[in-house]
Amino acid sequence: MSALDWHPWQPVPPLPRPRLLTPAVLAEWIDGGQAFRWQARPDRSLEGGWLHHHVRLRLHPSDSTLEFSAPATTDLTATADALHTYLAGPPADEDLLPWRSDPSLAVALAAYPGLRILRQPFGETLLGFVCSATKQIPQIKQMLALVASRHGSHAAPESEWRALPTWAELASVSEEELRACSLGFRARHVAGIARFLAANPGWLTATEHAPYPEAKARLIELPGVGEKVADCVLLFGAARLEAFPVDTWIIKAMARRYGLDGWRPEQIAHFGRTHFGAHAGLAQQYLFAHERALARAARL
DNA sequence: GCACAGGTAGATT
DNA sequence: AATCTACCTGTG
Repeated sequence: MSALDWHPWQPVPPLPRPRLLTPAVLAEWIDGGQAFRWQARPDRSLEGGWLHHHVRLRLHPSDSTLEFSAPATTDLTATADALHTYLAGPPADEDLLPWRSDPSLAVALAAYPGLRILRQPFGETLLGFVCSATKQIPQIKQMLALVASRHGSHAAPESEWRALPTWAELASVSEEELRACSLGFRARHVAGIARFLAANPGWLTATEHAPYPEAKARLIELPGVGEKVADCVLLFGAARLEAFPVDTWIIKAMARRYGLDGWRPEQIAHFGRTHFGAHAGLAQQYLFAHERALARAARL
């Protein structure tokens, strides 16, 4: 058996609120800016992973159900289990969003029907979004690919997949080496966080499980982590649907759709949490995806 | 050449 | 408390 062999396509274990996805929704969900370790393949499948898990995802050619595969040497049962956690995400529900009374939200929901929030590993999500500051998604992916290839460990001896380094592993990577991975000024932040976490065992896990306001306040103590990054980490890496990350796209979307011109990010975040409610993070992801799609369409 | 990119932090007003 | 600026690097 070659190390390049993959298992036959398998159905992904049933997810909550099943829907038929389109390729565009699948791509936006998996590779639209929540996670940075996925790559589109020529056959329209997506290849990527998290921690030591390396998988491919596709929609079944005829019935559009979600399928996965993994390298032939991996245990499919364990992978399916981890994949289910990763994809099922928090119990987000569009019907808890005010789309009936909010035409702008309704349009965004209709643009990517079935878009979900991932449940990524907390530590990896923190690393990814600390690296995301003022970078475009392809560049963030490139930075993290370099960090993984140079400083991450193999999933298995024969595997091509390199996990991102854990924070414990990053503690022994110099800022210089991180700069060599094109992190720029983010290298200082990553190195600083790694040092802090090495000196404070248990801090990250306690933060992951703290109530949202406390978890966010703790994350913001870290160098390179402000409101936006903290909310991304809590939304995509800790299933906190009340987190409402406000980035440049959301600032644009809220100005255009809700008349919030000139509002400061924190005011927009407050508006988002009160207007969209307990699942505001889900609304954010739809608005983000829709606003970017409109910008792409305008460039063509 | 230069503005801008899923921001943050420290200085200045 | 609001606004300004430096911070790396790749892309258009």
